[in-house]
Amino acid sequence: MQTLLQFMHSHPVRAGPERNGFLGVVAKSYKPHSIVCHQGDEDDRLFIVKSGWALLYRDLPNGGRQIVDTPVRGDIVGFRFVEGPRYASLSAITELAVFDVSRKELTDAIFAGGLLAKEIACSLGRLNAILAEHLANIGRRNAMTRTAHFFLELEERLSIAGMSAQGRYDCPLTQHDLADILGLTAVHVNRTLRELRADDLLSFKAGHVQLIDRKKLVKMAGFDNEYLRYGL
Amino acid sequence: MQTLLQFMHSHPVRAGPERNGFLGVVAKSYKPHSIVCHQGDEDDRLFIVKSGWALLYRDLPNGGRQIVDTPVRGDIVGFRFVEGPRYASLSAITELAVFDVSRKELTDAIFAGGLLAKEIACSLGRLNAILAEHLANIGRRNAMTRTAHFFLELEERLSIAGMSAQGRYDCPLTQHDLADILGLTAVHVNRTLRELRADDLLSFKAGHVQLIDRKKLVKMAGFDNEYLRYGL
DNA sequence: CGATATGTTGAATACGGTCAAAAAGTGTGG
DNA sequence: CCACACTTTTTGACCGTATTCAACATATCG
Repeated sequence: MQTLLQFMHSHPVRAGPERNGFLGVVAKSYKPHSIVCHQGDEDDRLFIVKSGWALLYRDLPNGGRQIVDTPVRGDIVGFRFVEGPRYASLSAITELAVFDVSRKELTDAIFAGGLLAKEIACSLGRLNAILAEHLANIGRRNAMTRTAHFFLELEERLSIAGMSAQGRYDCPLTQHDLADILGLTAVHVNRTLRELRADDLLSFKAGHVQLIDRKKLVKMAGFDNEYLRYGL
Repeated sequence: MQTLLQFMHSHPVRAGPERNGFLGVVAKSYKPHSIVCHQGDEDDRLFIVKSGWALLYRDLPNGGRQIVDTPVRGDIVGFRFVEGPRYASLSAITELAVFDVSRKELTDAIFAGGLLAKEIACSLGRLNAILAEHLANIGRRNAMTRTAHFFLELEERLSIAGMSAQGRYDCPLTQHDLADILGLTAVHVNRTLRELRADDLLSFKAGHVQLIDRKKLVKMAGFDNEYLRYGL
């Protein structure tokens, strides 16, 4: 499913700053805690994640922040079809490697069809489903089940990217990040994590997640991984 | 932007039940309060809304429901790239006219490229942005501003479809529907609407919305319509 | 007209937020 | 290696928004 990355790798890409070759792609790398692009920018680029952790988020006028997605290896970030100000910001949490793609050239490539058009459409459909499930999560689950659902989704996505095994994976998010993902406060996230740990369901300590009782978690969160594979 | 509909109209479509001609498209019509397709179905179709109101929603194991989108004229509903069980249900609120499209034939058409591939990618990108903004809305706004934001978004989308003018439009949603859109309870939606009316901000009565003080609404909700035109 | 869905209101409750302070962890430079 | 600054985590007390439960009013529709 993450053939988008394979596709990129199988085409000529220049590592330097010159924007030429296939799709005007440039391989780039960002330092931890740096901002890749900012909401409102008009740079007309988009990204495909090669490795590392990133946050796609939206800053709200009232000072709040909503994290929209935590893209993983192979995910396309910031796709749009037309020129215009960027809707969301992307920040690197860890060292982050991406393909930096020209929006215009990519949309032209979609017009040309072929495997690339397929991969893009597939990714976009999948992202739609993920965002829809996030909506259901925030809108209709309480703090416990909401948090559980998030870590289950994360495990599934990381597994596909080969970054999780036996219900264990590294996760460099802070509790504050988590709060902005889940629509809670950092304080309440802390209490919720404590409770999940106390109930022997999952532990999140020092950047490491362990799903202790995956079965119970799946049941209480009503987690159904199908949306991650398909689309709306 | 809603050239997808124009595109469909400019190609041969049969009105009868036979699935043939361009993309295997069939024009269909649904009665008010009927269910167009149900979460879990494996029918491998998708829809493009021609007219009428519909709800795209997800039923949760705990009995809850989260409405993911209220598609309007020209919107594509239920897109996915691969076969598999449907993620969400679609129900008609009013009489609903749609193009019923074969998923397989549509994805093949994307492979072929051209204007259609562009329109699909554009629609998907736009839906991504809409869902992301819904996330921010539910996750980081209180009942008042959340409700205000929804009605502002709806006005904007209906305007584009020519179904709203001077801050007035018809909206057949019940307060219960509204609750499932906004991640609130019907009771609280009722109180919130009362307050919005009392403050001379907006009124929602008998299926009719009036944005009384649009300027104030935009300010308090931090509404920025740009996401509706572009993508993430 | 009666049945059912939708809207409205009140009172009590609970879940998560706010404020504040301290503890633990992390990184930097002297 | 330690001192210092800063971020992140943790906990307590209190508060407020939204939920729950229940009753009644009002539309809507066959």
